[in-house]
Amino acid sequence: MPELPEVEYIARNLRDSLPSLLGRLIQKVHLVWNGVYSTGSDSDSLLKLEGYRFTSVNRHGKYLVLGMKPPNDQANVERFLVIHLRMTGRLFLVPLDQAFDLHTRLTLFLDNNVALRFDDPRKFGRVWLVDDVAGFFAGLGPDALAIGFEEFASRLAAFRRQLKPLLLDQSFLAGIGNIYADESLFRARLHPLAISSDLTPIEVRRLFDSIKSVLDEAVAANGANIDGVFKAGDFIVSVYGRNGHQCHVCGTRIIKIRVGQRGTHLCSHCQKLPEKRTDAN
DNA sequence: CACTCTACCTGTGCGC
DNA sequence: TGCGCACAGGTAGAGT
Repeated sequence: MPELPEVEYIARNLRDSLPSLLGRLIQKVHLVWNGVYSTGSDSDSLLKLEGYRFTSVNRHGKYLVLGMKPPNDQANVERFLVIHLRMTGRLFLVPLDQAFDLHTRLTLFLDNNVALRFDDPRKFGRVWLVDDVAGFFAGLGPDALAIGFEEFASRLAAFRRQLKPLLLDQSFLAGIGNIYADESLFRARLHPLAISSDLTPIEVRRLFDSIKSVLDEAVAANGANIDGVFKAGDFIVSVYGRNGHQCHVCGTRIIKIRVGQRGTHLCSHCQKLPEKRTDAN
């Protein structure tokens, strides 16, 4: 379940590890499953990318943004392959002889004897061909790693919404999924059903700091390690998927509830709903 | 505006 | 062993 830290790891891997995607020439595009390609991007066809060369690898929220330039590029125009892995997508470079697998949806044959493979058993992941990146991401909130405290606080106060669905809302903040929403709220000692505009300044600060530290640690660990279910990197979760186990802070059993149709894990002792302040004190 | 429901998918793991 | 089924969840879009 790639969220911001896992996607960041993939981006760094494609950019900084060997072999790197940077500089590679697209020699042939093999669209194995048509559904992976989202029309509605301002483009004609993925198949016309032959001859393009990869020039940049970036991430915005959970989206990977691969920059490319066409052959004989006199106008110095960069176009972008935007990829969302959703639940089960994987994106990685392989030797040419490993260009396909059972769940491969798209393969780009490159020079230097490598191929870029997009695998996705569940077929949720999507690829767009985009010219105007800023326009494409116009509806997306600020990246969760990039946002500063002042902007976070003012955006949070602008909504009267439950914290959990708000954190998952990519137009509010881009990059947080179900795992890191639960982990951030646990670290901030805030209940998933607490209302955003009701938080005290101290609680807002605690939520901001918790999101930042959870994501920073997860990025440093190359993603989450969820016992027996999901293994990307080495970040150990505190509550996600740990219902029935003891909270490592207070020993209370972690529970799982549903919030906005989502499995939500919390420690009911550490994360209390604020009491209604109807009377003095 | 805030929330809920449904659709999209298939591998996994449970109960019987 | 094998069958059926609920479940996992990011996002879009429709409905309340």
